Amino acid sequence: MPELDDATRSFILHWGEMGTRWGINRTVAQIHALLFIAPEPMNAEEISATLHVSRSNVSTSLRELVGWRIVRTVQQLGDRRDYYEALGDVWEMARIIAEERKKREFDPTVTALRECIGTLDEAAPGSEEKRRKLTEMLAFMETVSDVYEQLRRVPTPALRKFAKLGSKIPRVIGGG
Amino acid sequence: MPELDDATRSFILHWGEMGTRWGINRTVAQIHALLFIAPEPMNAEEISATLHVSRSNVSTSLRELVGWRIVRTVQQLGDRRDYYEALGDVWEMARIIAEERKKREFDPTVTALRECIGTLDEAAPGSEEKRRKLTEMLAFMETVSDVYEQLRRVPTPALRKFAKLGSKIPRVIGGG
DNA sequence: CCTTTATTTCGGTAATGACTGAAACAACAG
DNA sequence: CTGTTGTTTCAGTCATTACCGAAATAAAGG
Repeated sequence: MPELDDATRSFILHWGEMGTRWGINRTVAQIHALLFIAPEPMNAEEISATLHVSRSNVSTSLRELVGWRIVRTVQQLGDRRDYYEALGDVWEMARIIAEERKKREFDPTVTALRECIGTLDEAAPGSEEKRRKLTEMLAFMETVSDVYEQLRRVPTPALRKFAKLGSKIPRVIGGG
Repeated sequence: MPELDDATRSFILHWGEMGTRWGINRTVAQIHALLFIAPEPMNAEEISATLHVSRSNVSTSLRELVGWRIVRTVQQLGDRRDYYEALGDVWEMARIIAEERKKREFDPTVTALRECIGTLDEAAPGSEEKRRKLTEMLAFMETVSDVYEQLRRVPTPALRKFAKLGSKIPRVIGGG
């Protein structure tokens, strides 16, 4: 797939852009988009040629995507090169991304926050107020963490159904 | 508040770090942390002195925070400088951040995706498969968008209650 | 082994984004 | 109007991050 049609190129470009805004390297996001849309698994060389990105950059980016578990390697019979394919199921993909981001970026902050509160100097003036604020923030983040943990247990089909409830959602949530 | 105690400094630093990982400028996040923890509203000069960041940088960052509606200006009697304070309610804060991020980063991608699908060349080989994949992605993002829209309507106290359900959450979600 | 083919690592470079200080601007007081 | 105080804009600099190509490494096959 050395040549891309307009729609595909546009998708890859936009996906890359969205990536950067969410703190994800542009090239990494573009490669993911390419693999997602590609009809067949691709090897590094093909990706490099298609996106006009250096071979080494592709290597690093693929390693990252594999680390995130949204891209995996597959083998082709009679070819010892690695081929890469993106997770096809978008729900599964979202699950994994949420999982990874939480683990890498959310949890460490919660830990840090807890530590901050621990080292608060009681003697300092206004420390009461500070403790209150930090504790509130921590409580919020822990709550979010808990809710996430529960949602994680719900299988995708059930989530789908829930999502389809539309305007009934507030009632389900609110009504217990 | 020219001098910061250890816990506060640590909080500000960590908050800034978390910001960068989520695609938010480090200084912007640090200023937000400072204002969040500060017992009183602060003016730009004070922020500049406390964080050792240039006056102009503070100005730009504050403008951004105000644009996100998680910081607002307040006036001090007999002082024509602007004072800034962060939203104190963490739930409200989360709401607003979600709202803004969706508007700025999620919605445009949905729009782009829709456009991509529109410009897909039917004649091209394998376009069927591409359309299927892009449409699936679009459907997913629209679903997420819809769910968000519904959750937005649920008042914070109800959300709090829901969050407290703990392990009952899967049943509430799943059981309709 | 040696050769071929694929991948990764790494030092240097380019591009991007953040930051600063100076200058322009705005608002007010006298 | 003029001086003072506060804010914003902007051009240039600095720091960070992404990226490349070359060299090193790894994994076969002959």
